[in-house]
Amino acid sequence: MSQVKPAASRKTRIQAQNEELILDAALEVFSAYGFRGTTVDQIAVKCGLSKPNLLYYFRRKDDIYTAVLERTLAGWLEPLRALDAVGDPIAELSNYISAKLRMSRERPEASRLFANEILHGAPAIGKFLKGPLKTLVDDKAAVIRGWIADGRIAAIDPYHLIFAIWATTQHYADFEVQVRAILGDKTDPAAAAEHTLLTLMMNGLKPR
Amino acid sequence: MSQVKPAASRKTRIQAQNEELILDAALEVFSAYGFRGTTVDQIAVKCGLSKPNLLYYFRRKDDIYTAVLERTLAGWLEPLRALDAVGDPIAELSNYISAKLRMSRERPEASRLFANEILHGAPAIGKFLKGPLKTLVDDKAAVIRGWIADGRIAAIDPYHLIFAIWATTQHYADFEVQVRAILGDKTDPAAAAEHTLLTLMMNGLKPR
DNA sequence: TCCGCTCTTGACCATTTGATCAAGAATTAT
DNA sequence: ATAATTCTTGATCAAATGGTCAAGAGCGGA
Repeated sequence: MSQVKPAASRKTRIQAQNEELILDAALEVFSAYGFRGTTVDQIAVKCGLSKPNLLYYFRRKDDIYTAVLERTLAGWLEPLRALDAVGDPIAELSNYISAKLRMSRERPEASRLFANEILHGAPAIGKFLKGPLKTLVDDKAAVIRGWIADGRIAAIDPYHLIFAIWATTQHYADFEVQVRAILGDKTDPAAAAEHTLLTLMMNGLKPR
Repeated sequence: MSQVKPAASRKTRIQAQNEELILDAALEVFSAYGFRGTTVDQIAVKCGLSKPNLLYYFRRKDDIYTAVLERTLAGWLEPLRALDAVGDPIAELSNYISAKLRMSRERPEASRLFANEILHGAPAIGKFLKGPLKTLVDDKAAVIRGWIADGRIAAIDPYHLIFAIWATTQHYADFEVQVRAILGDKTDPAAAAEHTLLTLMMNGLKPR
Protein backbone atom coordinates (compact mmCIF):
# COMPACT_ATOMS: atom_id res chain seq x y z
CA MET A 1 0.00 0.00 0.00
CA SER A 2 2.62 2.42 -0.95
CA GLN A 3 0.27 4.59 -2.99
CA VAL A 4 -3.46 5.02 -2.82
CA LYS A 5 -3.80 6.04 -6.45
CA PRO A 6 -0.91 4.84 -8.53
CA ALA A 7 -2.97 5.43 -11.68
CA ALA A 8 -2.65 9.18 -11.24
CA SER A 9 1.10 9.05 -10.98
CA ARG A 10 3.57 11.40 -12.60
CA LYS A 11 3.96 11.43 -16.35
CA THR A 12 6.75 9.56 -18.05
CA ARG A 13 9.18 11.41 -20.27
CA ILE A 14 7.87 9.53 -23.28
CA GLN A 15 4.34 10.25 -22.22
CA ALA A 16 4.79 13.99 -21.98
CA GLN A 17 6.71 14.04 -25.21
CA ASN A 18 4.18 12.05 -27.21
CA GLU A 19 1.19 13.82 -25.79
CA GLU A 20 2.66 17.07 -26.97
CA LEU A 21 3.33 15.61 -30.41
CA ILE A 22 -0.25 14.44 -30.59
CA LEU A 23 -1.81 17.67 -29.42
CA ASP A 24 0.27 19.71 -31.84
CA ALA A 25 -0.80 17.52 -34.73
CA ALA A 26 -4.38 17.44 -33.51
CA LEU A 27 -4.59 21.23 -33.41
CA GLU A 28 -3.54 21.43 -37.02
CA VAL A 29 -5.92 18.77 -38.24
CA PHE A 30 -8.95 19.68 -36.13
CA SER A 31 -8.63 23.36 -37.03
CA ALA A 32 -8.43 22.52 -40.70
CA TYR A 33 -11.22 19.95 -40.94
CA GLY A 34 -13.35 20.31 -37.83
CA PHE A 35 -14.17 17.55 -35.38
CA ARG A 36 -16.21 15.30 -37.65
CA GLY A 37 -14.00 16.06 -40.62
CA THR A 38 -10.93 14.83 -38.81
CA THR A 39 -9.97 11.16 -38.59
CA VAL A 40 -7.86 9.75 -35.82
CA ASP A 41 -5.62 8.33 -38.49
CA GLN A 42 -4.90 11.75 -39.95
CA ILE A 43 -3.64 12.91 -36.60
CA ALA A 44 -1.62 9.73 -36.15
CA VAL A 45 0.04 10.13 -39.53
CA LYS A 46 0.77 13.79 -38.95
CA CYS A 47 2.64 13.07 -35.73
CA GLY A 48 4.24 9.83 -36.89
CA LEU A 49 2.52 7.50 -34.49
CA SER A 50 0.35 4.49 -35.24
CA LYS A 51 -3.34 4.86 -34.68
CA PRO A 52 -3.50 2.32 -31.84
CA ASN A 53 -0.55 4.01 -30.23
CA LEU A 54 -2.25 7.35 -30.38
CA LEU A 55 -5.31 5.80 -28.79
CA TYR A 56 -3.09 4.49 -26.05
CA TYR A 57 -2.49 8.07 -24.95
CA PHE A 58 -6.00 9.34 -25.59
CA ARG A 59 -8.64 6.64 -25.33
CA ARG A 60 -11.18 8.43 -27.52
CA LYS A 61 -11.14 10.90 -30.35
CA ASP A 62 -13.20 13.11 -28.14
CA ASP A 63 -10.48 13.15 -25.50
CA ILE A 64 -7.95 14.44 -27.99
CA TYR A 65 -10.33 17.16 -29.07
CA THR A 66 -11.12 18.43 -25.60
CA ALA A 67 -7.46 18.22 -24.63
CA VAL A 68 -6.49 20.42 -27.56
CA LEU A 69 -9.26 22.86 -26.78
CA GLU A 70 -8.28 23.12 -23.15
CA ARG A 71 -4.61 23.54 -23.87
CA THR A 72 -5.32 26.27 -26.39
CA LEU A 73 -7.97 27.99 -24.33
CA ALA A 74 -5.54 28.89 -21.60
CA GLY A 75 -3.53 31.39 -23.58
CA TRP A 76 -6.37 32.60 -25.72
CA LEU A 77 -7.86 34.99 -23.19
CA GLU A 78 -4.58 36.37 -21.97
CA PRO A 79 -4.78 39.61 -23.99
CA LEU A 80 -8.22 40.44 -22.65
CA ARG A 81 -7.09 39.71 -19.11
CA ALA A 82 -4.32 42.21 -19.63
CA LEU A 83 -6.76 45.03 -20.26
CA ASP A 84 -5.96 47.34 -17.38
CA ALA A 85 -8.50 49.62 -15.78
CA VAL A 86 -5.72 51.90 -14.58
CA GLY A 87 -4.12 52.48 -17.95
CA ASP A 88 -5.10 54.94 -20.65
CA PRO A 89 -8.27 53.69 -22.38
CA ILE A 90 -7.13 54.39 -25.92
CA ALA A 91 -3.74 52.81 -25.33
CA GLU A 92 -5.26 49.82 -23.56
CA LEU A 93 -7.77 49.13 -26.29
CA SER A 94 -5.22 49.71 -29.02
CA ASN A 95 -2.92 47.24 -27.36
CA TYR A 96 -5.72 44.75 -27.11
CA ILE A 97 -6.57 45.03 -30.78
CA SER A 98 -2.92 44.73 -31.75
CA ALA A 99 -2.45 41.69 -29.54
CA LYS A 100 -5.51 39.98 -31.00
CA LEU A 101 -4.37 40.72 -34.53
CA ARG A 102 -0.97 39.29 -33.71
CA MET A 103 -2.58 36.11 -32.44
CA SER A 104 -4.64 35.83 -35.61
CA ARG A 105 -1.47 36.02 -37.62
CA GLU A 106 0.73 33.83 -35.48
CA ARG A 107 -1.77 31.22 -34.35
CA PRO A 108 -4.53 31.10 -36.92
CA GLU A 109 -5.17 27.42 -36.20
CA ALA A 110 -6.16 28.22 -32.65
CA SER A 111 -8.58 30.84 -33.86
CA ARG A 112 -10.09 28.47 -36.40
CA LEU A 113 -10.39 25.71 -33.85
CA PHE A 114 -12.52 27.92 -31.63
CA ALA A 115 -14.45 29.38 -34.52
CA ASN A 116 -15.42 25.91 -35.64
CA GLU A 117 -16.33 24.81 -32.15
CA ILE A 118 -18.54 27.82 -31.51
CA LEU A 119 -20.03 27.80 -34.99
CA HIS A 120 -21.31 24.32 -34.31
CA GLY A 121 -22.87 25.21 -31.00
CA ALA A 122 -19.89 24.87 -28.69
CA PRO A 123 -20.71 21.30 -27.64
CA ALA A 124 -17.39 20.96 -25.83
CA ILE A 125 -16.83 24.41 -24.34
CA GLY A 126 -20.37 25.59 -23.78
CA LYS A 127 -19.87 25.61 -20.04
CA PHE A 128 -16.65 27.52 -20.37
CA LEU A 129 -18.42 30.23 -22.35
CA LYS A 130 -21.15 30.68 -19.77
CA GLY A 131 -18.70 30.44 -16.90
CA PRO A 132 -15.14 31.71 -16.95
CA LEU A 133 -15.48 33.57 -20.24
CA LYS A 134 -18.64 35.39 -19.22
CA THR A 135 -17.08 36.29 -15.90
CA LEU A 136 -14.02 37.73 -17.56
CA VAL A 137 -16.03 39.69 -20.10
CA ASP A 138 -18.38 41.01 -17.44
CA ASP A 139 -15.35 42.18 -15.56
CA LYS A 140 -13.79 43.98 -18.49
CA ALA A 141 -17.11 45.41 -19.58
CA ALA A 142 -17.26 47.05 -16.18
CA VAL A 143 -13.82 48.52 -16.76
CA ILE A 144 -14.91 49.99 -20.06
CA ARG A 145 -18.10 51.29 -18.53
CA GLY A 146 -15.95 53.05 -15.99
CA TRP A 147 -13.97 54.75 -18.72
CA ILE A 148 -17.21 55.88 -20.31
CA ALA A 149 -18.53 57.22 -17.02
CA ASP A 150 -15.34 59.24 -16.69
CA GLY A 151 -15.91 60.65 -20.15
CA ARG A 152 -12.66 59.22 -21.44
CA ILE A 153 -14.20 57.35 -24.36
CA ALA A 154 -17.50 57.61 -26.21
CA ALA A 155 -20.58 56.03 -24.69
CA ILE A 156 -20.77 52.64 -26.35
CA ASP A 157 -22.11 49.33 -25.14
CA PRO A 158 -18.98 47.61 -23.79
CA TYR A 159 -20.12 44.11 -24.67
CA HIS A 160 -20.72 44.90 -28.29
CA LEU A 161 -17.45 46.78 -28.43
CA ILE A 162 -15.67 43.66 -27.25
CA PHE A 163 -17.58 41.57 -29.78
CA ALA A 164 -16.57 44.02 -32.51
CA ILE A 165 -12.92 43.67 -31.56
CA TRP A 166 -13.12 39.90 -31.47
CA ALA A 167 -14.93 39.75 -34.78
CA THR A 168 -12.68 42.09 -36.70
CA THR A 169 -9.41 40.67 -35.46
CA GLN A 170 -10.26 36.97 -35.65
CA HIS A 171 -11.72 37.51 -39.09
CA TYR A 172 -8.21 37.52 -40.52
CA ALA A 173 -7.58 34.02 -39.22
CA ASP A 174 -11.01 32.46 -39.61
CA PHE A 175 -11.75 33.87 -43.05
CA GLU A 176 -8.18 33.89 -44.26
CA VAL A 177 -8.91 32.26 -47.61
CA GLN A 178 -11.55 34.85 -48.35
CA VAL A 179 -9.27 37.71 -47.39
CA ARG A 180 -6.56 36.26 -49.60
CA ALA A 181 -8.95 35.67 -52.45
CA ILE A 182 -9.99 39.30 -52.44
CA LEU A 183 -6.71 40.96 -51.61
CA GLY A 184 -4.78 38.61 -53.89
CA ASP A 185 -2.22 37.02 -51.62
CA LYS A 186 0.54 39.34 -52.76
CA THR A 187 1.19 41.16 -49.49
CA ASP A 188 0.62 40.24 -45.90
CA PRO A 189 -2.52 42.19 -45.06
CA ALA A 190 -1.56 42.39 -41.41
CA ALA A 191 -0.05 45.85 -41.44
CA ALA A 192 -2.85 47.47 -43.41
CA ALA A 193 -5.43 45.66 -41.33
CA GLU A 194 -3.95 46.89 -38.08
CA HIS A 195 -3.73 50.48 -39.25
CA THR A 196 -7.27 50.46 -40.56
CA LEU A 197 -8.82 48.85 -37.50
CA LEU A 198 -6.99 51.08 -35.06
CA THR A 199 -7.89 54.19 -36.99
CA LEU A 200 -11.53 53.21 -37.33
CA MET A 201 -12.07 52.11 -33.75
CA MET A 202 -9.97 54.64 -31.93
CA ASN A 203 -11.45 57.43 -33.96
CA GLY A 204 -14.86 55.96 -33.33
CA LEU A 205 -14.23 55.79 -29.60
CA LYS A 206 -13.11 59.37 -29.13
CA PRO A 207 -15.45 61.06 -26.68
CA ARG A 208 -18.15 63.13 -28.30
CA MET B 1 -36.12 12.68 -83.13
CA SER B 2 -38.58 15.02 -81.61
CA GLN B 3 -36.09 16.42 -79.15
CA VAL B 4 -32.33 16.51 -79.17
CA LYS B 5 -31.96 16.71 -75.41
CA PRO B 6 -35.02 15.48 -73.61
CA ALA B 7 -32.91 14.99 -70.49
CA ALA B 8 -32.75 18.73 -69.97
CA SER B 9 -36.48 19.12 -70.10
CA ARG B 10 -38.64 21.20 -67.83
CA LYS B 11 -38.98 20.25 -64.18
CA THR B 12 -41.95 18.34 -62.91
CA ARG B 13 -44.14 19.85 -60.25
CA ILE B 14 -43.07 17.13 -57.85
CA GLN B 15 -39.46 17.67 -58.79
CA ALA B 16 -39.48 21.39 -58.08
CA GLN B 17 -41.39 20.84 -54.89
CA ASN B 18 -39.12 18.12 -53.52
CA GLU B 19 -35.91 19.83 -54.52
CA GLU B 20 -37.00 22.83 -52.51
CA LEU B 21 -37.86 20.63 -49.56
CA ILE B 22 -34.46 19.03 -49.76
CA LEU B 23 -32.51 22.25 -50.09
CA ASP B 24 -34.34 23.84 -47.19
CA ALA B 25 -33.57 20.87 -44.99
CA ALA B 26 -30.01 20.68 -46.25
CA LEU B 27 -29.35 24.31 -45.39
CA GLU B 28 -30.41 23.71 -41.82
CA VAL B 29 -28.38 20.57 -41.37
CA PHE B 30 -25.25 21.61 -43.23
CA SER B 31 -25.12 24.95 -41.42
CA ALA B 32 -25.46 23.23 -38.08
CA TYR B 33 -23.01 20.36 -38.55
CA GLY B 34 -20.82 21.23 -41.51
CA PHE B 35 -20.33 19.12 -44.60
CA ARG B 36 -18.60 16.14 -43.03
CA GLY B 37 -20.71 16.38 -39.91
CA THR B 38 -23.90 16.03 -41.92
CA THR B 39 -25.29 12.68 -43.04
CA VAL B 40 -27.52 12.28 -46.04
CA ASP B 41 -29.95 10.50 -43.79
CA GLN B 42 -30.26 13.48 -41.48
CA ILE B 43 -31.34 15.61 -44.40
CA ALA B 44 -33.71 12.92 -45.61
CA VAL B 45 -35.36 12.63 -42.22
CA LYS B 46 -35.64 16.39 -41.83
CA CYS B 47 -37.54 16.75 -45.09
CA GLY B 48 -39.53 13.54 -44.76
CA LEU B 49 -38.08 11.69 -47.72
CA SER B 50 -36.31 8.36 -47.79
CA LYS B 51 -32.57 8.41 -48.33
CA PRO B 52 -32.70 6.69 -51.73
CA ASN B 53 -35.43 9.07 -52.78
CA LEU B 54 -33.32 12.03 -51.79
CA LEU B 55 -30.46 10.60 -53.81
CA TYR B 56 -32.80 10.30 -56.73
CA TYR B 57 -32.95 14.10 -56.88
CA PHE B 58 -29.30 14.73 -55.99
CA ARG B 59 -27.01 11.88 -56.96
CA ARG B 60 -24.30 12.73 -54.45
CA LYS B 61 -24.08 14.39 -51.08
CA ASP B 62 -21.73 16.83 -52.70
CA ASP B 63 -24.39 17.85 -55.19
CA ILE B 64 -26.77 18.77 -52.41
CA TYR B 65 -24.10 20.81 -50.73
CA THR B 66 -23.12 22.82 -53.77
CA ALA B 67 -26.77 23.32 -54.70
CA VAL B 68 -27.49 24.79 -51.28
CA LEU B 69 -24.44 27.00 -51.46
CA GLU B 70 -25.34 28.30 -54.88
CA ARG B 71 -28.94 28.96 -54.02
CA THR B 72 -27.93 30.84 -50.89
CA LEU B 73 -25.07 32.70 -52.50
CA ALA B 74 -27.35 34.55 -54.87
CA GLY B 75 -29.04 36.72 -52.29
CA TRP B 76 -26.10 36.97 -49.97
CA LEU B 77 -24.29 39.73 -51.80
CA GLU B 78 -27.36 41.77 -52.57
CA PRO B 79 -26.79 44.33 -49.80
CA LEU B 80 -23.26 45.05 -50.95
CA ARG B 81 -24.41 45.41 -54.54
CA ALA B 82 -26.89 47.99 -53.33
CA LEU B 83 -24.10 50.24 -52.05
CA ASP B 84 -24.59 53.29 -54.22
CA ALA B 85 -21.76 55.60 -55.25
CA VAL B 86 -24.22 58.41 -55.77
CA GLY B 87 -25.79 58.27 -52.32
CA ASP B 88 -24.55 59.85 -49.12
CA PRO B 89 -21.57 57.85 -47.82
CA ILE B 90 -22.69 57.74 -44.21
CA ALA B 91 -26.23 56.78 -45.14
CA GLU B 92 -25.07 54.18 -47.62
CA LEU B 93 -22.68 52.52 -45.20
CA SER B 94 -25.20 52.69 -42.37
CA ASN B 95 -27.77 51.02 -44.58
CA TYR B 96 -25.28 48.35 -45.50
CA ILE B 97 -24.47 47.59 -41.90
CA SER B 98 -28.14 47.50 -40.98
CA ALA B 99 -28.93 45.20 -43.87
CA LYS B 100 -26.12 42.82 -42.96
CA LEU B 101 -27.23 42.75 -39.34
CA ARG B 102 -30.76 42.01 -40.43
CA MET B 103 -29.52 39.10 -42.50
CA SER B 104 -27.57 37.76 -39.55
CA ARG B 105 -30.71 37.81 -37.51
CA GLU B 106 -33.14 36.53 -40.10
CA ARG B 107 -30.96 34.01 -41.89
CA PRO B 108 -28.27 32.90 -39.48
CA GLU B 109 -28.05 29.47 -41.13
CA ALA B 110 -26.93 31.03 -44.37
CA SER B 111 -24.22 32.95 -42.58
CA ARG B 112 -23.06 29.84 -40.74
CA LEU B 113 -23.06 27.81 -43.93
CA PHE B 114 -20.64 30.24 -45.56
CA ALA B 115 -18.59 30.66 -42.43
CA ASN B 116 -18.06 26.93 -42.23
CA GLU B 117 -17.25 26.65 -45.92
CA ILE B 118 -14.67 29.44 -45.79
CA LEU B 119 -13.25 28.35 -42.46
CA HIS B 120 -12.40 25.02 -44.05
CA GLY B 121 -10.69 26.53 -47.04
CA ALA B 122 -13.66 27.18 -49.31
CA PRO B 123 -13.27 23.92 -51.25
CA ALA B 124 -16.58 24.46 -53.03
CA ILE B 125 -16.69 28.22 -53.57
CA GLY B 126 -13.02 29.07 -53.87
CA LYS B 127 -13.45 30.10 -57.48
CA PHE B 128 -16.43 32.23 -56.61
CA LEU B 129 -14.38 34.10 -54.02
CA LYS B 130 -11.57 34.87 -56.45
CA GLY B 131 -13.97 35.67 -59.26
CA PRO B 132 -17.37 37.32 -58.81
CA LEU B 133 -16.84 38.22 -55.17
CA LYS B 134 -13.47 39.83 -55.73
CA THR B 135 -14.85 41.75 -58.69
CA LEU B 136 -17.75 43.07 -56.66
CA VAL B 137 -15.55 44.03 -53.74
CA ASP B 138 -13.02 45.72 -56.00
CA ASP B 139 -15.86 47.70 -57.47
CA LYS B 140 -17.25 48.83 -54.15
CA ALA B 141 -13.79 49.53 -52.79
CA ALA B 142 -13.38 51.96 -55.65
CA VAL B 143 -16.63 53.64 -54.67
CA ILE B 144 -15.42 54.06 -51.11
CA ARG B 145 -12.08 55.32 -52.31
CA GLY B 146 -13.97 57.93 -54.29
CA TRP B 147 -15.76 59.09 -51.17
CA ILE B 148 -12.44 59.37 -49.39
CA ALA B 149 -10.92 61.34 -52.26
CA ASP B 150 -13.83 63.74 -52.01
CA GLY B 151 -13.14 64.15 -48.30
CA ARG B 152 -16.56 62.83 -47.37
CA ILE B 153 -15.29 60.10 -45.06
CA ALA B 154 -12.02 59.51 -43.26
CA ALA B 155 -9.12 57.98 -45.18
CA ILE B 156 -9.38 54.28 -44.45
CA ASP B 157 -8.43 51.26 -46.50
CA PRO B 158 -11.72 50.34 -48.20
CA TYR B 159 -11.01 46.62 -48.26
CA HIS B 160 -10.39 46.38 -44.57
CA LEU B 161 -13.40 48.55 -43.90
CA ILE B 162 -15.53 46.07 -45.80
CA PHE B 163 -13.93 43.19 -43.92
CA ALA B 164 -14.68 44.95 -40.65
CA ILE B 165 -18.31 45.31 -41.60
CA TRP B 166 -18.57 41.69 -42.64
CA ALA B 167 -16.86 40.49 -39.52
CA THR B 168 -18.84 42.51 -37.02
CA THR B 169 -22.23 41.86 -38.54
CA GLN B 170 -21.85 38.16 -39.32
CA HIS B 171 -20.38 37.63 -35.87
CA TYR B 172 -23.89 37.70 -34.43
CA ALA B 173 -24.92 34.74 -36.57
CA ASP B 174 -21.71 32.73 -36.65
CA PHE B 175 -20.87 33.11 -32.97
CA GLU B 176 -24.42 33.28 -31.74
CA VAL B 177 -23.95 30.75 -28.95
CA GLN B 178 -21.02 32.73 -27.61
CA VAL B 179 -22.94 35.99 -27.76
CA ARG B 180 -25.84 34.38 -25.97
CA ALA B 181 -23.57 32.78 -23.39
CA ILE B 182 -22.10 36.15 -22.50
CA LEU B 183 -25.15 38.34 -22.82
CA GLY B 184 -27.39 35.74 -21.20
CA ASP B 185 -30.10 35.10 -23.74
CA LYS B 186 -32.56 37.35 -21.99
CA THR B 187 -32.93 40.02 -24.66
CA ASP B 188 -32.40 40.02 -28.38
CA PRO B 189 -29.03 41.71 -28.75
CA ALA B 190 -29.94 42.95 -32.21
CA ALA B 191 -31.01 46.45 -31.28
CA ALA B 192 -28.05 47.16 -29.01
CA ALA B 193 -25.68 45.64 -31.53
CA GLU B 194 -26.95 47.84 -34.32
CA HIS B 195 -26.75 51.00 -32.27
CA THR B 196 -23.26 50.21 -31.07
CA LEU B 197 -21.87 49.27 -34.45
CA LEU B 198 -23.38 52.24 -36.22
CA THR B 199 -22.13 54.63 -33.57
CA LEU B 200 -18.65 53.15 -33.55
CA MET B 201 -18.20 52.95 -37.29
CA MET B 202 -19.93 56.11 -38.38
CA ASN B 203 -18.16 58.09 -35.71
CA GLY B 204 -14.94 56.41 -36.74
CA LEU B 205 -15.52 57.27 -40.38
CA LYS B 206 -16.18 60.95 -39.89
CA PRO B 207 -13.62 62.92 -41.90
CA ARG B 208 -10.73 64.17 -39.81
C1' DT C 1 -58.61 3.79 -70.12
C1' DC C 2 -54.02 2.73 -71.02
C1' DC C 3 -49.17 3.47 -71.71
C1' DG C 4 -44.95 5.54 -70.71
C1' DC C 5 -42.55 8.14 -67.63
C1' DT C 6 -41.61 9.74 -63.03
C1' DC C 7 -41.24 8.77 -58.33
C1' DT C 8 -40.44 5.84 -54.22
C1' DT C 9 -38.36 2.45 -51.37
C1' DG C 10 -36.55 -1.94 -49.03
C1' DA C 11 -32.63 -4.46 -49.38
C1' DC C 12 -28.05 -4.40 -50.06
C1' DC C 13 -23.01 -3.22 -50.79
C1' DA C 14 -18.33 -1.31 -50.09
C1' DT C 15 -15.72 1.75 -47.58
C1' DT C 16 -14.45 4.40 -43.83
C1' DT C 17 -13.52 4.88 -39.24
C1' DG C 18 -13.49 4.80 -34.10
C1' DA C 19 -12.08 1.53 -31.07
C1' DT C 20 -10.19 -3.07 -29.03
C1' DC C 21 -6.85 -6.58 -27.97
C1' DA C 22 -3.25 -9.67 -27.49
C1' DA C 23 1.39 -10.10 -28.00
C1' DG C 24 5.82 -8.44 -28.46
C1' DA C 25 9.47 -4.51 -27.92
C1' DA C 26 11.50 -0.97 -25.13
C1' DT C 27 12.35 1.25 -20.69
C1' DT C 28 12.89 1.71 -16.00
C1' DA C 29 13.68 0.49 -11.34
C1' DT C 30 15.88 -2.64 -8.15
C1' DA D 1 20.82 -8.72 -14.83
C1' DT D 2 16.11 -9.19 -14.39
C1' DA D 3 11.56 -8.38 -13.20
C1' DA D 4 7.93 -4.98 -13.68
C1' DT D 5 6.11 -1.52 -16.10
C1' DT D 6 5.35 1.17 -20.04
C1' DC D 7 5.07 1.50 -25.17
C1' DT D 8 3.98 -0.05 -29.67
C1' DT D 9 1.53 -2.26 -33.34
C1' DG D 10 -0.72 -5.76 -36.67
C1' DA D 11 -4.94 -7.74 -36.90
C1' DT D 12 -9.53 -7.28 -36.26
C1' DC D 13 -14.42 -5.61 -35.14
C1' DA D 14 -18.72 -3.28 -35.28
C1' DA D 15 -21.11 0.66 -36.53
C1' DA D 16 -21.94 4.37 -39.54
C1' DT D 17 -22.47 6.02 -43.94
C1' DG D 18 -22.45 7.21 -49.02
C1' DG D 19 -24.28 5.16 -52.69
C1' DT D 20 -26.69 1.39 -55.88
C1' DC D 21 -30.43 -1.33 -57.75
C1' DA D 22 -34.39 -3.66 -59.04
C1' DA D 23 -39.05 -3.66 -58.53
C1' DG D 24 -43.20 -1.63 -57.63
C1' DA D 25 -46.41 2.57 -56.99
C1' DG D 26 -48.16 6.77 -58.79
C1' DC D 27 -49.01 10.30 -62.25
C1' DG D 28 -49.98 12.60 -66.70
C1' DG D 29 -50.96 12.79 -71.43
C1' DA D 30 -53.28 10.53 -75.55
